[in-house]
Amino acid sequence: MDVITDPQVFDGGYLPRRLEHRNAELKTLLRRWEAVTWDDEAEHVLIHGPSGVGKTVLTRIALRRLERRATVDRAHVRCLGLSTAGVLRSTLQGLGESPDETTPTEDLAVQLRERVDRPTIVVLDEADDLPSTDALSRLTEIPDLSVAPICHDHEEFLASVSKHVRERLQTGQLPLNRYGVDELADILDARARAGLSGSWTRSHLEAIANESAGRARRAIQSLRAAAEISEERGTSLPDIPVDDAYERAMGRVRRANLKSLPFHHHVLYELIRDAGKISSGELYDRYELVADDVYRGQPTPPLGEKARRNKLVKLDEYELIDCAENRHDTNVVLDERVASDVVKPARLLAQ
DNA sequence: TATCCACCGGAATTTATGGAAG
DNA sequence: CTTCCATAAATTCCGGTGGATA
Repeated sequence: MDVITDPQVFDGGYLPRRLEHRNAELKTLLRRWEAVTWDDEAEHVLIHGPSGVGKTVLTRIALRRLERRATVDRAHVRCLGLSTAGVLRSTLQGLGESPDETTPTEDLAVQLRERVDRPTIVVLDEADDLPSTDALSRLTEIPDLSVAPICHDHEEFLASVSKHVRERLQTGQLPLNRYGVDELADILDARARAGLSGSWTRSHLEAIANESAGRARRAIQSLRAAAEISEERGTSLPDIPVDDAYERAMGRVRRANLKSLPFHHHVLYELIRDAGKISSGELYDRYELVADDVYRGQPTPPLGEKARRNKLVKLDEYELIDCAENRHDTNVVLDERVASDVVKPARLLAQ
């Protein structure tokens, strides 16, 4: 029998009907934004907190609420890896325009200014690197446009942003903290009711919650993994070890992360995975050794040393490796069971 | 504990790529 | 088709860093 009756409930984009244990935050956010429903400008908001505590969902639910009252012009932009032009372009796309790949930054800013003819909310998700671009300056100087950057470390964020932007953002901060075990268990209970059949117990949900370090995303993915394991083994859900579920959930995230990366990252990842742990110098040598073979027939040539270092940082961000901090440190694979399906490990080993 | 030096990471520069215009 | 001009990605350059070595 299917334990999972509605897989959508465990998708990243799933929006629960109601948001558990975030009432105060939701209220605050709605108050900052609600002016748009009577055609006034919304306030800027800086949303911050650890990953997986509901920052993105909060903005989505708040916007959904506002849209029930009035038509709202808004965009949700995933900023990770985007340049100034990239952010402006994505914002325009979110507002229904379609600027092409090579329109100059200046032109994009002008287009955006023309497009924003009434109060507009722009959520800037994954905004941690945004201060290194001047997208925030460009956006905040547009009349009627309110930004809502979402980041992890607000102090670091505000410190590296221009004075003009800082003045606008620091009064409107909205922190989200980790959930308590009880609160997480409530969240899991709601998901279980919506997406699972069969039985689960409060104590089982609490056990999963306890492993999740206060992060709802982890907890939810662990619950989903537990349900899958339960289907495969034919064991009832509460009998699935929490460790197994957590392992599987992490593995899935890592595999998805790796899959989303280009060829170069796969080559480096497989070299590190093959070694388990490896110094930067050794990694450099091995790459040189296999590069000609591995890249034969590839559209892109092997990378130089600096570019490789940048790829390692990305692999680190994606929780696939621990990247070396200095020249005596080592690069370590985090889960050697997570393999690339693009680069064959055997080809790397055959010198 | 002083010196060494391979490697890190930011900045400047070059190369690749793709629409737009002639 | 060629030229132009934009971004994005890669390379080059270089000062700083911190564990290793004596």
